[in-house]
Amino acid sequence: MELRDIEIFLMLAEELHFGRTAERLYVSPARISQVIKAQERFIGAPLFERTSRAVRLTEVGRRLRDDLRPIHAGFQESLERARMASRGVSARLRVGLMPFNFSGLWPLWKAFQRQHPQWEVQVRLAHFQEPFGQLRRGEFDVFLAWLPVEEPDLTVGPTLFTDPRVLTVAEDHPLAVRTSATVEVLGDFPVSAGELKLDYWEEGYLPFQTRRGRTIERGLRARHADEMITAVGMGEIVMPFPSHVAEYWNLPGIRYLPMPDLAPLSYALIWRTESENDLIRALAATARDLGTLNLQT
Amino acid sequence: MELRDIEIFLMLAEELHFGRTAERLYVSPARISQVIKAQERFIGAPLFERTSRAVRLTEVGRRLRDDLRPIHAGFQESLERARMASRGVSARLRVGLMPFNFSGLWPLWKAFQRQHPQWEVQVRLAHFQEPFGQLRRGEFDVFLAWLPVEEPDLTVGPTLFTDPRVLTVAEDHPLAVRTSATVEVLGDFPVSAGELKLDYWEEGYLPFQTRRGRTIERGLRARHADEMITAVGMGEIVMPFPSHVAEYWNLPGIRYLPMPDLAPLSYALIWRTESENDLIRALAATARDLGTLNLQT
DNA sequence: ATATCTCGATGTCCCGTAGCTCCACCGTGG
DNA sequence: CCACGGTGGAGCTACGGGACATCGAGATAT
Repeated sequence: MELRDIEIFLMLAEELHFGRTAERLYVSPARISQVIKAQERFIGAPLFERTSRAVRLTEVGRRLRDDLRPIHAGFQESLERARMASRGVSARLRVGLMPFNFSGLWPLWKAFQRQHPQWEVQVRLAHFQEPFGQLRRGEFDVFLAWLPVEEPDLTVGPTLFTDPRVLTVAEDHPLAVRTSATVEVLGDFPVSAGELKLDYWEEGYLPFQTRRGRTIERGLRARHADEMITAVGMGEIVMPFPSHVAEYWNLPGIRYLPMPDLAPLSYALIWRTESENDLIRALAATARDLGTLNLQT
Repeated sequence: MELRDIEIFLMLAEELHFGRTAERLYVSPARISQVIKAQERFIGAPLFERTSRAVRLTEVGRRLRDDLRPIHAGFQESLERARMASRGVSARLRVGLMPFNFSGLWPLWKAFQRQHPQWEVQVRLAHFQEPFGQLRRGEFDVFLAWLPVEEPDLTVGPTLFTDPRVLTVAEDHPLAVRTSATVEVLGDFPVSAGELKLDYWEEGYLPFQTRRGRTIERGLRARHADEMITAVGMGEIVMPFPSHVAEYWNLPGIRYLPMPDLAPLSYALIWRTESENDLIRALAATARDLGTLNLQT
């Protein structure tokens, strides 16, 4: 059995669906079936129970998954460490953020790199469904979240920047003729949201109701910001963002309307309290030294 | 990188010799070279320093070896456990012994299997260079050694059998005409020995000198008992064994001469005190129930 | 109850490449 | 100058993987 097979087995054990597993690994469903079949021949017992409607792990399969998962992860890490060492990097800090937040933070990355050349910052894409889950699962070490964040197991670090809001609308949208927008108009047009599963935090980004009590309808459940801005471009939704997205997306068909009555967003570094380490402290220190950037232009 | 590559890397890291690595893995030396080269390209730094006379690990390579070794072992174990589970076996006890000891122990294996059908005994070949090393490294859980064994980290369990000695000689050897042999004659002909690196234990098998003080010359350093008996057949050496080997090797060209003045050998189960477990205790109990077999015929 | 549809796993045939061998070459220490 | 041992290159083959057809079983409809 080769590593590729292990990867397929673990992915299937997670997805419990041959087709989706194939998609995520960029191979055909038939291949998944072949590989699993071969593994079962090798092990000598079925690893999955397949009915035409559902795939379930057998007892043997469950046990194997539990055994192999940490080992597989450890393996990837070992290779990663070796590759870092070959570049003279002794450790790596993975920062999760929404991609449009990246550009505004050049000063931070540069300062950190200058102060700690032996460490490396990797920026990873956070998605709009349970980003705290990604943080808690260890997919990244630090997460750049808007405030407020109040989670017992997470530490809220320094605030990196505060940014007023703009409403993005398609250029042929009824609102596009205006020069600014109020929260109130969001009662008239659907907006987007991720599946955050954390109401107070979603509300920190955008309230569920206007001041006059009208519901702000979440029309599109998006996984990534790209989907949102695309839907804005198509005129399906309108969407408030921190204003610095205008630098990130200077798309021809999009208008940015200031939203003076929506409070500016503050973004801060968040991390799991129990896995705080030197790298995280160093990044936080660098951030504190730079102070909170005020992006108001 | 696939598991096969890891295996090659680890084997080379142990052997530090491309040719021997290739032999042990049954591939061509060129293949080893190609694979290592590819790994170095992937990692981004040399893993081995090659001079025309020696191969050494680099710092990165050493680190990678230390990281990967336990992980690789873990993989193999996980798969092994799954395969056992598929046969309804929940654990496995690996017993190391010299192959010619195996046949006399049928009653023990059978009794153990009857008492504990959910456990499996695997017999592994112990070699004549540092067998205690194999035990300590975990290549097997229990080792069948002749006595005395006095090692601080090892437990000496029940004695399985006691067996008088025979001297094996080729049928055309000068000694073959006799009906028995004394230790004294070993001063005249070379014998074999492993590289045991443990004098008191080697001496337990065969003294270094005859009673009259003549040296018993170790003519052949053998890794396995097969090599010894082959050399005996060729007339190069003579060799004392416990007498039950006569059942194991009933080779036409070999004579077995009783050695009344060499003390019978006792074989006992030995294990690492700190890794004693239920299986080991169960095997020891079964052995005690059977009592010490007296193989004197 | 039967027929039809749809979803999702799997068998089969086929292709391209990765894994491997063979052989020639070359650097270095005895 | 030889011999040992690592490496480059050409070539073969088996295996990883895709395309497509098929099949079993819920779901839906008449």
